[in-house]
Amino acid sequence: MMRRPPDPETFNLAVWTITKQIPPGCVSTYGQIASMIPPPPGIEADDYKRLGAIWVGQSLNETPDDQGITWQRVINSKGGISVPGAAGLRQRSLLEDEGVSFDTKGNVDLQQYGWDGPNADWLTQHNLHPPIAIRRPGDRPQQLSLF
DNA sequence: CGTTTGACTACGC
DNA sequence: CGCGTAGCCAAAC
Repeated sequence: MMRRPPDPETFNLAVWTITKQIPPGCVSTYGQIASMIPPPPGIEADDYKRLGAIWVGQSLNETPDDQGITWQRVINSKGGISVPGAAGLRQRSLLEDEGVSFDTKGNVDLQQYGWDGPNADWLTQHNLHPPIAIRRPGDRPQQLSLF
């Protein structure tokens, strides 16, 4: 199921460009990144939901390590680390260093740390779509009791 | 060459 | 809430 996008180079570039926009201490998801990239012609929207996310993972796996691409800020839709092996441990470590905390199951609270995406102007300039939300807009981080 | 195995996710039990 | 599955490709063994 690891079909590659029709134009891997363009897709990779889009993924890396978006990933670099994620602020320190925030996380995005494979699906959210994919949702900003227009689906290639012929790919059904439903299929793209899964395929796009997989392609994003593939692109990040091919990330050049000399271009400051903050790949560690992209995690899965459950808030967990998908990167296998030592690199995954390093990913968690890097995120913790920038203030992201993990629960006992090894998941990040997307309501708290989830990214809302780049601003609209930036998206327009780069011919990208507004992202799916990975947290509900009204929700406040953690519990701030209201009194 | 035939097999295996995915940096994913929505959905149905 | 946890677990299995589809997807039907493609690169690494």
